[in-house]
Amino acid sequence: MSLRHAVLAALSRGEASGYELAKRFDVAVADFWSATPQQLYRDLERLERDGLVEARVVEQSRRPTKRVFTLTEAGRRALREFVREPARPAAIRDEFLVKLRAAGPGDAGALIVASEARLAQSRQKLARYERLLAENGDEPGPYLTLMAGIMYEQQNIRWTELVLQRLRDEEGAA
Amino acid sequence: MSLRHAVLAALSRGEASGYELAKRFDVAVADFWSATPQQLYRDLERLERDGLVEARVVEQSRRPTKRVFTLTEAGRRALREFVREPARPAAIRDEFLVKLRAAGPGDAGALIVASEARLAQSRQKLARYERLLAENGDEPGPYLTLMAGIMYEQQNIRWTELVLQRLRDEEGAA
DNA sequence: CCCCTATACTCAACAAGTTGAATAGGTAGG
DNA sequence: CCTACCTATTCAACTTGTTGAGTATAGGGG
Repeated sequence: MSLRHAVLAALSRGEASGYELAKRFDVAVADFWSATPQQLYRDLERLERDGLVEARVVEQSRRPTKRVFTLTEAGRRALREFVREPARPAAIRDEFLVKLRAAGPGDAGALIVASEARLAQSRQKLARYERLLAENGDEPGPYLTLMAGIMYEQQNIRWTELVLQRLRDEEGAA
Repeated sequence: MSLRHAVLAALSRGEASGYELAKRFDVAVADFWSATPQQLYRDLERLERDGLVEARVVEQSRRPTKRVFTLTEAGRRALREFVREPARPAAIRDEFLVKLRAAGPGDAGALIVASEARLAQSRQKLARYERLLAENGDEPGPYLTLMAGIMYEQQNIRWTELVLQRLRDEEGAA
């Protein structure tokens, strides 16, 4: 689908500059669609060229000037159309799973370290989603997507604990 | 990490042709790393050029000739090195979540259809993973990755049911 | 005054992934 | 025999995503 639709979706909740979007993508949306700032700026330019968003220059007194983007009517239409089209299946790219599959006898130690890091990360994410849910879980869109994040991380934590247990058994046996 | 490491991982469990890999990626590994046949053939060529895999031409009586790939020593070394490096965080790209976020009042109907399709797909995948687990869950690598798939789909089913419930409430209220 | 950090953005090069089409041998069914 | 499908692969063009560097404004601390 490309990032462009995700950007339109983000802008549908209110105007934002490229920099602000980069932060939002880093914190709120990152877990089901991530992007670097460069990619965002590039796609915003394309969206502007295609007339789906409009830019407005905002001079700030204590900060550099920024360009704030808003959806145009065409942008809103394109977004609505996108929502009604069937979604393509979710794609997951999880390097850790590839490593687990490829692991040999001597790799348990390294994988335990990696698992512990993964566990810590998942717990952090879970805590953040729970905080965000408490803050604005009354809106239906954010509620469901935050629940997706929460349930995903809970499952991920349980799975990683299972992996750790197995790896420790394996290491103990060796 | 690129597909190349996933290919090395797949070949570490035994030789395979590009076509066979394409099928494996479609059925077994697809859920944490997917690829089209074209990409596989291209990366196999690169791996061969870099000396990480070797090709052997196999003539078949009732089928077209194929090229079967095996890991070289250098390939095995590269794979071992890769396993011990820290994994980068998993990336998820889920169009459906973007659509949910961007949905407006009139979109419930389309999203219900999409949710039902997602549910059916998840149930199918879950059944397949459970079958595969019964078949070869005794090996530690496949066991853990299959469990990842199973737990992921179970959670996904629960979440999608939650979404459906909400969407139906919304539609009923309107 | 210099350095560090944060905001705000841009350019260029490259790697990875997707899409569409084409070739070519073999098998099975009507 | 013609069609359709499966195996097995290749080529080309394109879109997406990543990496690294660089520019500029402004604030605060030493």
